[in-house]
Amino acid sequence: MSDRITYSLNHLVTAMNAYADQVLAERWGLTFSQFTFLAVLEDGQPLDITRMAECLGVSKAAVSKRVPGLQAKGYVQTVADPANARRVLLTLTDEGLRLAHEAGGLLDAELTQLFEGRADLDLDRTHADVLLMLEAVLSKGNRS
Amino acid sequence: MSDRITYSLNHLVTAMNAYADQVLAERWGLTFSQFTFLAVLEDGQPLDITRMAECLGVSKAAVSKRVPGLQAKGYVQTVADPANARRVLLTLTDEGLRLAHEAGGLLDAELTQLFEGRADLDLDRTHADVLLMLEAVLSKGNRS
DNA sequence: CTCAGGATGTCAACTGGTTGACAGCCTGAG
DNA sequence: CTCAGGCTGTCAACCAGTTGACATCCTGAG
Repeated sequence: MSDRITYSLNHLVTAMNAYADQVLAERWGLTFSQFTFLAVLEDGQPLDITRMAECLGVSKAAVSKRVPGLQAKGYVQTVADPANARRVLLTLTDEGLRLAHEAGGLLDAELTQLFEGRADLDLDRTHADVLLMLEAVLSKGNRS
Repeated sequence: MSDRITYSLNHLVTAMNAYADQVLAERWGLTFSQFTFLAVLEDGQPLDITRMAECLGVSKAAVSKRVPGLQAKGYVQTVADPANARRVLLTLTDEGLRLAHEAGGLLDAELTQLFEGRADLDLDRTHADVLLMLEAVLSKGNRS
């Protein structure tokens, strides 16, 4: 197997997402993407469908289709925007907020625990590198 | 937006894959996942459906469904395994091999060009970090 | 006032994945 | 020899995205 950094990165995020998925599933019956939905909402509340889609990196239609499910689970509410009858504003219920907060905390804890005791790993440095790479890719992609 | 390293990583691979996708599309009308299929085959030829699925990190059914398309495009061939009538062996056609090689080269070139002149970025170091993280996640995930 | 055009959310059709069931082939314990 | 059980690939049904078309609402130039 070739060891392009592209592949390593893909493997890493796949593994991390799978791990998060597993933690969330066995403790709250939650999907990672469901959690992400709640977490994004937690620090952007309220968000309309369009901005939610941008934050999740997904189409508006996808968000639109997921809302009823999250609503049924009691995590998310929709409220009308008095200034625009077409706009749908999403907010967390108390339950959703509690869940997002709790699950977020657990995931953070799991993450730090995952890498602690690894003297050879400097997470902050790596994070900085990742951000630099991201910046490079985005700037290149946009200008062509 | 919270800046968990998880999110940064997800953004980075999304952006890199999108970039690769764009390069491949405009030059060969190829999808990134199609290219990956060919690239995996290139350095593992021949592979049966099951092993291909493992290499791609995807189900056997998914591979099974993609083969006819790649065959129709003339990139992939199926040959029978004389030792097992059920097994389907995948190989690249000459065209497929040429394409995998050429596209792989271009992508590598694009990648290095993308990050060259960035004195603040040490790709090898970052790659090593990524591999270490991957190892940590996998070992944790497996033993629980 | 008004209406052309931009936002906004939803729908239908499609795509590419997943799972579970299954049929065909192969192997080894007996 | 033989047959129970493990591989192997495929199928049907489903799931969560995407795109493009659309109806509705809002806004601003005239």
